[in-house]
Amino acid sequence: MNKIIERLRNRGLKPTSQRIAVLKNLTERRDHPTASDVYNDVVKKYPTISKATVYSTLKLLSEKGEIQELSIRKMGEACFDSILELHHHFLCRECGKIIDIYTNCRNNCVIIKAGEIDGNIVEEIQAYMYGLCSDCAKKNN
Amino acid sequence: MNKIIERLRNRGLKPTSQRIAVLKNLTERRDHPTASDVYNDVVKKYPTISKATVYSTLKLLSEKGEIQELSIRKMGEACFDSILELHHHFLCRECGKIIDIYTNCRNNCVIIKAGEIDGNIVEEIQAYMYGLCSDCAKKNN
DNA sequence: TTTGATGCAAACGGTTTGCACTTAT
DNA sequence: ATAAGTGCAAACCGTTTGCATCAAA
Repeated sequence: MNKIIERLRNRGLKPTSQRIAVLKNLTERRDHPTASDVYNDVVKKYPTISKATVYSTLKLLSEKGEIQELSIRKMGEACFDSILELHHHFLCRECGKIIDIYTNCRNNCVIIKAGEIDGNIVEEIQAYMYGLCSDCAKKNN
Repeated sequence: MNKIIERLRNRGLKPTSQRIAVLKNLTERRDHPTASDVYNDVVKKYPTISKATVYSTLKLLSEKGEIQELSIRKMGEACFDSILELHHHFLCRECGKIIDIYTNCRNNCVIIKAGEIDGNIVEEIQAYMYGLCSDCAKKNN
C-alpha cells in the first residue's frame, strides 16, 4: 500500500483514497482494463467514487509516465497497462482477450538495434499481434 | 477510374459516385487520413456528400478487406490506409505525422517465422513505432 | 421497377469540462 | 488556511442510426 502512495507522490500527485484505489486496482490486474473496468471494480469498495475521477486519474498517470495507455482499444474504449517494461500485445480475434507477449525482441529486431529507420529516430515500439489465442485455438479443434 | 469501380464491384458494393470518390481519394493519398480528412477533400468535388456516407463507405471497405483501419488514432479519430501489403507505421511525437515503414521484418522477426507465440496463433502483426521523424529531428538540431 | 445507397438530423457512447463542495497538507 | 482533488451533470466529439428520398441495376 505504501508503495502505491509513494508512486503517486513521486509523480507529484496527491495520494487521495480514490487515486490509491485506482492505481492499486490497475496494478493488481493483468487484463488491460478500460476506465469503466477499473471503475466497476473500484466502486465496490468506494461507492462514492465517480467515473470522472477514474478517467482523470488514469489520464494523469499516463501523462506522468506511471502507467501506459495502449494503442489498441477494447470495443472503442481506451485500455491501460500498469506494466511499462517493453512488451507487446496479442489480441484474440475470437474472444477479444489481450495477452501480454514478452519476447527477446531487442535481440532480434533490426529496428530496435539500429535505433532508427528511414532516418526516423525510433524511441519505442509496440507490436500488436492478431490471431487466435491458445484457448480459442483448442476450442476450434 | 475503372480500376476503382472494379474494386468496389469485386467487394459487392454498388459503385456510386460517392463511393468512387471516397476510395479514389484514399488510394491517392498516403497520409493515413481520418474520415473527416477524406470528407474534407471529397466534399470539394461533391458538395452534397454527407459525412455519414463517408463513414459508411470507409467502414464497409474495411469490413470487406479492401482497405484497413489502423490501430492508432489521430487525435482520437480512426485513420485509414488503402495499402494492405504488410507494413508498419511510425508516429512522430513532435508533428504527429504517420509514416509507412517497409522493412524485411519477415526475415528477422522470430514471431512471424514461428507463426505462433506462447501457444497463440499469430495471423498478423502491426508494429507501431514512436519517436522523432527525420524532419523534426533535423529541426531540433 | 426495385433494391440498395444517400443525406439529414437525431441518437449514441466514451471522454472531458465547469463548478460548487470536500479533502490532504 | 489553502491549494488541489472530487462528484455531479452537462457538454463534447467522433461515430452510428432511422428514415424519407434518390439512384444504379
